[in-house]
Amino acid sequence: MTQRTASAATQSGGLPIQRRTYSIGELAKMFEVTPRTIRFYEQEGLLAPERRGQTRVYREKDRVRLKLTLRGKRLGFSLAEIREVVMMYDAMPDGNARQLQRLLEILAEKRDNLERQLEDIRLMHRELDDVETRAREVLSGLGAEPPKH
Amino acid sequence: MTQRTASAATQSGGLPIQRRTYSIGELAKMFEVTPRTIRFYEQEGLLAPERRGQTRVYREKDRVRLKLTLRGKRLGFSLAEIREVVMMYDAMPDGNARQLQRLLEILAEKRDNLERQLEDIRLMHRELDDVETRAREVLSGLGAEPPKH
DNA sequence: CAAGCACTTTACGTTAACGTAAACCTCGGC
DNA sequence: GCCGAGGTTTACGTTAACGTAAAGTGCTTG
Repeated sequence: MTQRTASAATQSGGLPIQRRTYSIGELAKMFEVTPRTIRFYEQEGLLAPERRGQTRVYREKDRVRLKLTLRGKRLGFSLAEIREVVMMYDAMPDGNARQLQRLLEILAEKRDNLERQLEDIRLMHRELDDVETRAREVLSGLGAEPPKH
Repeated sequence: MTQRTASAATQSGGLPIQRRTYSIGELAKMFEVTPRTIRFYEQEGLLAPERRGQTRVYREKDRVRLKLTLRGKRLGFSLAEIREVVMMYDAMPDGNARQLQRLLEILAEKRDNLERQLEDIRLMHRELDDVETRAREVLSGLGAEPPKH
């Protein structure tokens, strides 16, 4: 097998600790992106994996970050926007009040964004329903079998 | 006033007919985009206004199209995707069964997309809640007044 | 030890969706 | 008659988010 991939999750003791690590290729397949994408995200300051020699080693934390990043992308956020939130999230423990205020602002803004998207989705859903209804009507009017699939 | 803009909506009779037209600048302000954007959408086959001489004249239909286009954009659809749906919607009356089938396929796909986005939004919402909660905790721990806004 | 595979860096290429600039027309008002 | 506000075309520039190719490193497997 060509699977000498990641370190085992169990130490001699046997407790399934979170010491699981991932290679860049693993993460890539896991999220259906290319390694290039993951490296690019690192270059953009969204990931900061460790290095074993020259090779990148990703931990759970990195995996979660990547997941959040991709989710943000699906919602149409730019990498810059995503970074802004993710980095502040990480910088939280230092507890700079000013930064936290800024973070809350950003969060409120993102929330507004999501609200608008939700409304857009509802509207779009209706439009699609209309189009589909009309399409089926025309189809049945043609004497074709209405696809009940 | 520099408002010699669009033709009136009422003819001699007085019925508020839909004969309202818009200039490119009007639409631009209305939707907070630039004229360039609107011209670009036309070039991409999303709009097809009439011409009075050389000047573009937009009707209600065009306004609606533009609205749908921008909504689609907010949802992360590419102009190509939007065009695919919008154009088929227009081509519907001809009633080509094959095209209609294709349209239904596309609609189903868009619908799936929307579903995923909804789920993403729900998840993202939770994350934001978490982050905000933590931020407020840290803030209050600092002795600062928790902003009750 | 040679092959192969996964990783690395560097760097140039690409696509979508416009922005921006130049140079022109045209119309109503003073 | 000219000016300014809007409209027009043409064309090159820009940004984000990667793709792609080249050339090298390091392990392990036959």
